[in-house]
Amino acid sequence: MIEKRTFSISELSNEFDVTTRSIRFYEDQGLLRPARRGQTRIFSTKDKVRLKLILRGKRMGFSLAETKELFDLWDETSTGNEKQLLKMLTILGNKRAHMEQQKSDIAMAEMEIETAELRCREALSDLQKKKKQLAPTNDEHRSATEQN
Amino acid sequence: MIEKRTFSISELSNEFDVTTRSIRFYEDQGLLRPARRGQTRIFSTKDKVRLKLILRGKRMGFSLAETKELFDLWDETSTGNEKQLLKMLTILGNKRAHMEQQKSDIAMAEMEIETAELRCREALSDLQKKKKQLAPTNDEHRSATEQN
DNA sequence: AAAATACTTTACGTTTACGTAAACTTTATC
DNA sequence: GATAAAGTTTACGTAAACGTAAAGTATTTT
Repeated sequence: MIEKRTFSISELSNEFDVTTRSIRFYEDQGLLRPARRGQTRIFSTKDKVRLKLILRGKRMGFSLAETKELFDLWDETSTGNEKQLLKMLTILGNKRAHMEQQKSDIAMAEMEIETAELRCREALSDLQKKKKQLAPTNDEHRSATEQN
Repeated sequence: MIEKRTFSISELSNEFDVTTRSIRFYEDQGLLRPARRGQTRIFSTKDKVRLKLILRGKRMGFSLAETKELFDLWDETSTGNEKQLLKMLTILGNKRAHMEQQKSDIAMAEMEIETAELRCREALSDLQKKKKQLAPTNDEHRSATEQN
């Protein structure tokens, strides 16, 4: 049960449901640095983690440039001086603020979705009532909990 | 204290920190339908709400097309038949799933930010220690809680 | 070794979401 | 009534994030 250490481009492509074109593009933009055997790319687990972070970043609305900035900064930071570290901390703080904004956006959107669903269900049950009034002998056997 | 009923394009531009170009573009794409006095656009509170929703959608990673789809569907739904209502409900369900994914993304990202911050602070305090060792007579008066 | 499969580079094309500039009209201000 | 300020349309430009096609190399399968 030893974890596999390296991956081909198509393995990652399948696992994360992203095209090989995209992966190569991410490398092109400096977000990934796979090793090579001859010309062929060989991805380490570190690359895999980075790819996962890239995709998560995208889902959260970060651009590739922003994600790269974070990657680069983190790489520098490991060997970094005080200034680098402080800069990293402020950037992390900004990201945190960004995420707080997103959380509140999501909370509001969820509330709106709930009220929208409620309105939909009400409208539906209104329609059902009308149906019964217009054709009371019809549909009498249909259960109230019936699914679509 | 009666709420203002209409807004100019620049008022909205200032309030939401978005260019007039963008607002006109949103109209062009069918996301806004301001009234006109002559040529001049006059935005109602309903338009204002829509603009707010557009921008929130953007922060949440929705494209303008997706947001428009939702708007259109909601407009149809108000006068809608059963099929429309059911379709709306499934779309709302999808959006909800999307947001769940985002929430988990955010939670994970927050955890990573926290560990990153911890690592930064540790690296910083390591640097401070080194400084003291190299120059123990120096900086002796600097407080531990000093800010950047 | 022939064929199929996977991978590579190069390069042009496409969509989204605006920016920017030009030239014009309408409205407010002095 | 001139002039500035705000608004308008039209239209071309651009950056990001890939898609797609061409044409070649490397590897595996038969």
